[in-house]
Amino acid sequence: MTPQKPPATAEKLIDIAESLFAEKGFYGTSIRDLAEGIGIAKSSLLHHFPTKEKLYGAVLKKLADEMTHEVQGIREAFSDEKEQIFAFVQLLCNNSEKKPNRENIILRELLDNPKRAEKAKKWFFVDYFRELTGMIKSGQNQGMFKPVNPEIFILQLLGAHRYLIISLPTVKQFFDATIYQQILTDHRAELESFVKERLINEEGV
Amino acid sequence: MTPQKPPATAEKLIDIAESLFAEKGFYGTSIRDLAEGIGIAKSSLLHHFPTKEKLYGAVLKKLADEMTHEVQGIREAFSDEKEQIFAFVQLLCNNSEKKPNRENIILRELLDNPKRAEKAKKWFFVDYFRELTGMIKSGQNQGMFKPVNPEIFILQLLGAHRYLIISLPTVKQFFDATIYQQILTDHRAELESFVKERLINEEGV
DNA sequence: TTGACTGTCTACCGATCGGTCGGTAGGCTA
DNA sequence: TAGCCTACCGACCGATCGGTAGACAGTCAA
Repeated sequence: MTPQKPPATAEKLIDIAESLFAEKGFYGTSIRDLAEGIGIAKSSLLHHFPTKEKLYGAVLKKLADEMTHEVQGIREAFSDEKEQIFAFVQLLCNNSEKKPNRENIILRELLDNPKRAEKAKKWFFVDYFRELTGMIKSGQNQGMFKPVNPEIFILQLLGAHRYLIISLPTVKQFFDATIYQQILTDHRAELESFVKERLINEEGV
Repeated sequence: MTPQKPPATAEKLIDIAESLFAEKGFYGTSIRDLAEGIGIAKSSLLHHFPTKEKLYGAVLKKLADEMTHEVQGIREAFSDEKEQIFAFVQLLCNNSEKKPNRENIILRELLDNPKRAEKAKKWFFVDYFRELTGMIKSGQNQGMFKPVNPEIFILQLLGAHRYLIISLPTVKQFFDATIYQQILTDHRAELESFVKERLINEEGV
């Protein structure tokens, strides 16, 4: 059913599109740039993806599927919701170092989505979002988590992380003598403290 | 020194540019749209701002000046840093309801700045950022605040807020029966709790 | 009255945009 | 061999991009 050997060109297009859309946004990226980026003609790109929007959608879908799958993996790997949420914080931080494009595209999509959504487009990250809020609700049902609003908590957690990540290239020059890696380490510790104090129920022995 | 009566057209241009750049981004907004938006010819726009970048810069500058001034106002109005930081949280939340364009432009600028900055452009929000981290450091010197990294704390606080705000138009349809205003209220309370638990030192009587 | 200046206009420019078109080379199947 | 399909290409399209040139009207000071 799934094609065993997709001719690689389409995959290469999705990869280059991910990085260029992340860097310059949808309108700031031309299909000429994308085609040249992997050394094919523009019309060849349009053979694989009939419109620029379709290619953009493919990038989002791949990204959303990966992220949803990662969260599902965490939820299956740990039965304890406390372990799940801390594992998710680790995942967030690790991914930002390994795949810095992601946060940019997600932010850009959130900014552009409202007007795109008018054209009856679906939101690719709905499963990802539901998976995360589901994790919170489940922990609350177990009595492990405080009764915060799950959606708000997740958005604040994601925001605290992603905003810092996309700000770093601009802001880091103003960090007093703090080295880059130290910022990421401290940030990770701060996120954990945030989860511990705002979400985890003290077991009170 | 400051022009007593700028002919209003330039101001109208900055206003329409603020909302269109917020909505569609720099590349997604054409100077034709901007000119038509206030009913003048495109070349008339270029009379006031010789390039699109200059107009964009004027928007950023106005925004950054306003925001810096607001924070300075808070710091002068309260001598107690604890009152300052909670007043700032209120300011953040109030402004997002009154001036929703702001958060969009700031986010877009952070995303686009890294490649723009290569062209030796300055960052408009540096004073705003320094004012906020200065507030944290001052509170720490008074012993009122915990010894968190001020830059990281500010970025996480701003991120938790701004990310939620820009996500709302997309995400709100997935809030179970929660009404819009309630989300904003809960969000505000959550931000306050975050500040209280992660920043404020327990005075221990 | 004249001349400089300001704000606005129409007309136009070259470059680039997303997308279409006709066609070709090569592999697979009948 | 014939027919078909996939991947790719260069040439081209109308539309739009940011920006320029020049004309014209109103204002104000010399």
